[in-house]
Formats: sequence, C-alpha cells, structure tokens
Amino acid sequence: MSKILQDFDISTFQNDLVTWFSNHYRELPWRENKDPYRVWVSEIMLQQTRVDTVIPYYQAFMRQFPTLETLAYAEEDQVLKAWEGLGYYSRARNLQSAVREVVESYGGEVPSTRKEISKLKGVGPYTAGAILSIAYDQPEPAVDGNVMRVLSRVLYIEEDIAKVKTRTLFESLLYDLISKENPSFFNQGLMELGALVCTPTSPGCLLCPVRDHCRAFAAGVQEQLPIKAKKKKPKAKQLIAAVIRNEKGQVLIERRPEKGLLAKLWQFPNVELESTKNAQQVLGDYIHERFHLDAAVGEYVQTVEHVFSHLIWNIRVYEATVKGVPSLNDKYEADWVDDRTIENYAFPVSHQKIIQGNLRKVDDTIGFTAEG
DNA sequence: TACCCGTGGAT
DNA sequence: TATCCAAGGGT
Repeated sequence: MSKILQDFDISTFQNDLVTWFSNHYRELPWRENKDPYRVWVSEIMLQQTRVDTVIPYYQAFMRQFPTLETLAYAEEDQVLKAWEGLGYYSRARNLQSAVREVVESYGGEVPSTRKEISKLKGVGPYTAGAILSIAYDQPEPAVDGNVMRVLSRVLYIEEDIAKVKTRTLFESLLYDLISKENPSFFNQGLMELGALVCTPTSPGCLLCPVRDHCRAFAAGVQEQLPIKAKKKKPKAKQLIAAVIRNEKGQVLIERRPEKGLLAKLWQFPNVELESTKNAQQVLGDYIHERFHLDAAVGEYVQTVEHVFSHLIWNIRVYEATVKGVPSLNDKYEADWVDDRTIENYAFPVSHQKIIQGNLRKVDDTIGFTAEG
C-alpha cells in the first residue's frame, strides 16, 4: 500500500463514488449494454473528444457497423468516411485493424486479459482498463484526464499530469483504490465526476459526493490542482492549393500518404509556399511536376485555415483549368470527381471547407463553379 | 520523453 | 481573441 493512501478511507470512498454514479450517471448510447465491441468503439471515439461530439458519430457508426464482423469486413475507405470530421484518423484505421485481428486470432471474441487486449492496435493502458472494467467487470484501472484531475485533488497529488510517468503512479494507486465489487461503476464514476462536478475550472465541490474525502478541498487548493505543464504553440505553415477543373467540370483530388498527418484522406493538390515566391507560378510548376498537367492557374478564391493541435495551415486557394479531360498517371492516387462522387471520399475539415466555399452544384447532373 | 496526431466547444 | 482542453495512443 502506497504511503499516499495512508489514512484514506478507501471503502467509504468507493461506496460514496459508486452510489453517486448509480444515481447520477448520464444515459449515453454506449451505456445501453456491456457488449465489449460497443464499449470498445465508444472508448476509441471518446479519446480526446467530447461526449456531445461523439454521440452522433457513435450512433451512425453503430448503424453502419453494428457488429465486430461488419466492421472487420468493411472497406477501409468506408470506415474513414464514417470518421470524417472526428479527427485523429489513425484511431479509425487502428480500430478496424484491431477488430480484424480479433476476428482472425480470437474467434471474434474481444480478449479479456490486459496482456492480450493491450496487443491490439490503438488499445493503450486507458482503453484496455476501460474495456476490461466496463465490459468484463475486472478491477483494472482506467486512467484518463478526468481520473488524474479528480485524484490529484482528492489525494492532493502535485505531480505533473502531462508526464506519462504520472499516469503510471495513478494506475498503481488505483489497484488499491478501485472497488473490487463494482469496478465498472467505480471507474465510470471517477470519469463522470470529473466531467460533471470535478471540472477543470470552478469545480462544483458543494455538490461533490466525495468532498469529505478530498484533501485539496480541505486545504482550499482544489482550483490549483492538477498541476499540468503548458503546451507549446502550434507552428504556422503557409500552403497554396488548387481547385483544378477539366472541361467536363470535374475537379482533381488526390490521396494523402498512408502515414502521418491526415493519412489516407483526400485533398486538393497543394504545396507549401515560401513567402518570397509567386503563388500562381509555384502552383503551376507543382501541378506540372506532379501530375504532368499543363494547368492555367487563375484567380485567388479564398483562404482556409486549419488548426491542428501542433500545427496551423493557412491555405490560399486558387482556381485552375486544364484542357480536355486528361488521364492521370498512376504514380499518385488521384481522381477527377464531380458532385455525385465527391461525397464518397473522406476529406479533412480544411478541404471540406474548400468544397463548401468554392464549389457548388451548377445543375443536377455535373460540375462545380466558383462562388462569389 | 517529447512530440506527433484533429476538432470544436468552453472560458 | 487566445488559450485550454476532451473518456489517449504511437513512435
């Protein structure tokens, strides 16, 4: 038993937390049952993503891929399309890869040991503990940002929660702290408390079911905890993009690389611009080099900003045209698309904005045109 | 370990 | 407006 838990009334804390969760939990789509697949999908979607954002995606995803098998046998592009706009797209590719692994190596049954489930792509320490406790009632810790915030306050811990090592400290404490009778409600209770009461700013201590256990409240320092190192500012990057139209009114899109930022999503051809250079010239050269197309780069249309957690794109969009309907070399994956087929491709948000801002249907059969 | 990997809502 | 951040994982 850690020194931190000396003089801490574990059993009463467990009871107060589990009782509160039993009476106050939100009814959410992934709480309808304990199907490990449903719990799994929800935990992946909820990574770094708010509940209100996830709900509609989760419901649509479950209609489209109701079982582990339907997801395993789906086309990857359909999974990415279902994830479009949710962000962190490697989650979607890793989830499908892991689901296929479960079908092939575990007979379609989600493994129920930490050792095995942790081998699955995209299942880290938190997600493993969440699935094991919620779907399989195992007393395994599930340490997310909520849990670290709540326990930093309750136990008055001043370690920097931005450090990975601090998470392991909480995990070791939780093996002693977690309710062995109801690990599911205990873990969900910690997270629900963090989401609804023990919030980052102005925590609702007067409503808190474990206030009597809380060392930070007793000391009046709940607003000063948890300790968290500040993030660095994202770096800005200037891009120029082309909406290249052929004589059938179709536009050219290309697929991003298999790894890295926005992997496997589609986009309009674009290139980084060094500030001193002429945008139209650079774009025309780039299109010629990459696609062997002689494009007439025309008017500047608009600017789209795309803010990532670590990067900011400022994209200046230009119109361009090519004669005829040139065939595309197969060195890069690219397509001519019209308004009927563009909906089948998954785009990052910045390029959805380009579509919405610059391309609109001109009739009910084919073609786009510039707005404004 | 520190950095990469999205997005949109809250303050 | 700027900053933070929300049920993290991979490398």
